[in-house]
Amino acid sequence: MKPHQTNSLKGIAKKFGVSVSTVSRVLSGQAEKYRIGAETARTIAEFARKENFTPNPIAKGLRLRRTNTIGLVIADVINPFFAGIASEIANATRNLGYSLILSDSKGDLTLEKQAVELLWQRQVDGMIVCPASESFEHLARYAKERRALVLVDQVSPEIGLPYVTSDNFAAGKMATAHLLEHGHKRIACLQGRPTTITSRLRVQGYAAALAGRGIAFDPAIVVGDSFDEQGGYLDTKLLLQSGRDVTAILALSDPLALGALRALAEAGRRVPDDISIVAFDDQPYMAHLASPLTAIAQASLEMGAAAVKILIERMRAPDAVTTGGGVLLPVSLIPRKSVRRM
Amino acid sequence: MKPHQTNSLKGIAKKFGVSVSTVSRVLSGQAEKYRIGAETARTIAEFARKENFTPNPIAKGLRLRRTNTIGLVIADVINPFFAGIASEIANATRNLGYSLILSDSKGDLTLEKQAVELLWQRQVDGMIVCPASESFEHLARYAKERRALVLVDQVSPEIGLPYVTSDNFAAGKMATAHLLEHGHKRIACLQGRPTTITSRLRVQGYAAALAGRGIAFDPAIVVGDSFDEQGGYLDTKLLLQSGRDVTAILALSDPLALGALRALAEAGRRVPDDISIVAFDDQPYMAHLASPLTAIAQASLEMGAAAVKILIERMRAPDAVTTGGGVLLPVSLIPRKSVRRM
DNA sequence: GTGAAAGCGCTAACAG
DNA sequence: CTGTTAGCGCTTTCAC
Repeated sequence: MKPHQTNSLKGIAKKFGVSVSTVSRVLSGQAEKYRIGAETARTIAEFARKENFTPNPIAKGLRLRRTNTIGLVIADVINPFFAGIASEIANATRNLGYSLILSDSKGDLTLEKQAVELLWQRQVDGMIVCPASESFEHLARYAKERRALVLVDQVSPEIGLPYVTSDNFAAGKMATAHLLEHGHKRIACLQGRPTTITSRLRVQGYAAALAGRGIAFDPAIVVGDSFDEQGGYLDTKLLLQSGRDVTAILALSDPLALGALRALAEAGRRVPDDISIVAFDDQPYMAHLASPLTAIAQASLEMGAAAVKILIERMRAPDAVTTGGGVLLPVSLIPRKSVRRM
Repeated sequence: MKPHQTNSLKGIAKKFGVSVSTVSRVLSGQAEKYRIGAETARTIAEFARKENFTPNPIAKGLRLRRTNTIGLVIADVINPFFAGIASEIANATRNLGYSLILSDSKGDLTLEKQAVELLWQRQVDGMIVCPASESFEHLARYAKERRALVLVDQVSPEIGLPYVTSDNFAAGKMATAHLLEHGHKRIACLQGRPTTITSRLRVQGYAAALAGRGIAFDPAIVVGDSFDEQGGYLDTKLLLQSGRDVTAILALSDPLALGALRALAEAGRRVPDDISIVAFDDQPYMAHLASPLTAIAQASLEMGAAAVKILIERMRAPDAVTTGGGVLLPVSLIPRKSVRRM
């Protein structure tokens, strides 16, 4: 006598001499709703637990048009800031019973578009994306289609999609104000990629802080076009060679700050004695640097958590009006030893 | 006149007055195999491209029992080492046309088991896991079932599953030898979680290097039970207070090294003047620390790449004998300024 | 060269 | 209280 296959509802149904629907009902917790015999229900439920059986999610997804799956498109998982977001999103979604399909866009718009397309094709129930650039047009249509989609970090309030990001304007302003309060007047800014919203807003904050003190914005000392260490190194070197008399540097990313530190060291300039630094994206190691860096901390974990929260709301209320409202997370300045009082 | 639905084979078939099978054949590149009319084929293919149509992967998965999906269970994405692995795996799988389902086990065995279970249930075609601990029993059964599964980082050659990891024994030995060559004799080891294979092997390497010089292994200076910063801080503090006369510390993770640095700074001990350090897991910031840290670098990207390569092979040859062979990646020592010659 | 039909595993409307 | 049935969207065998 051959044992029944028990890897499907059908198999189990056969084994217990009931119909597929009965098994389906029991396993989806609808036993009492359909008033299935207590005995039958118990037997089946127990068996399923023992055998670790769960209805095939693929078949379920096909039937229900709901896959219990969430997509995440992230710019660069290897970057600690994004890793934090991803980590939190992974944990939050897991706790809610969703699986997470991850796609790393490498900060490339084309890859990002493809990833988003592919994820919808895969029928994810919802999606979180950390856009790579200022282009949101390819995402805007999903606002109209009322898809559950939330944007993180690089966002635009205008396209009608819910979002969560840091208050980048306030961050730029706060960092600059801190420098200003310490008597600095010539503050260079390593801006990262200027075609990103975050960079743009932080630079605006920087300009606003300057303006508040009646200091002219000097484009010659707002430099750079990438967020990486090499960029920070090169641009700082150039800055130094140009002979511009800056007394402080505001670095819009931590690799940028590291690069600046390298260029400074090579030039024999000490921090904070010769030059002060405020860096973006506080990292665990910053306290341990030769000159512990004063930094702006973003709440990356909260960012992930908030994104999931909003996404879930949207998924639960598919027909609610997509207000497109967003969350602006506060940032904080962690004072350490890289800013000298002039 | 209402437009045809074109989001399924059926819709397209209707639109062009052909059968579903014809459309399916065209879109799966089997047009010529079935000798479908060149004209028909072209029209359909073109339309699909224009409309960006792709056969529903869920339905396809159900039918084909193949989801074009790979699972990744990682211990902790927020850790740069794992982030590197994950990043590379994400890129490699994407390039091969697979989607990646990510699960973060937080280094917890129970979560890891659940994640693995869930992923198989979700019918992933293959899976990569970075085990959280020394327990591999729950994975061993998949070796017998001939599933496409490869282990990364914490691995065991014995369970018959293919794996890729660093040569942790050599790494521990190399780091210790470096210290020994600089005249150190009392070398403490911050071992991280001793119940992990990586820790165990590195400590064995450490012991072997010591033995090679005829130095006794002193369990009193091999301490710790976690890989994080706090652990490094506390254990270093204890070590210092215990009055054991160590001249060097081997830290088996970078947070551990950072913690040690903090404890050392508090105690007014300078690196490398008063005490030398070699750290595991070279990180970009290490060169910029007050005392740039000499470190052991693991090839985390290569690790991810190798894992994908092996996985793909296994997936392509489902009936090949699972040799369970593995890849042992070499590590390298990056000398900087944290080791003093005695 | 093309179509009809079965079936992957599941849920839910409908029928008792 | 339980079963029968249709159908989610797809691929593939078989038939013509």
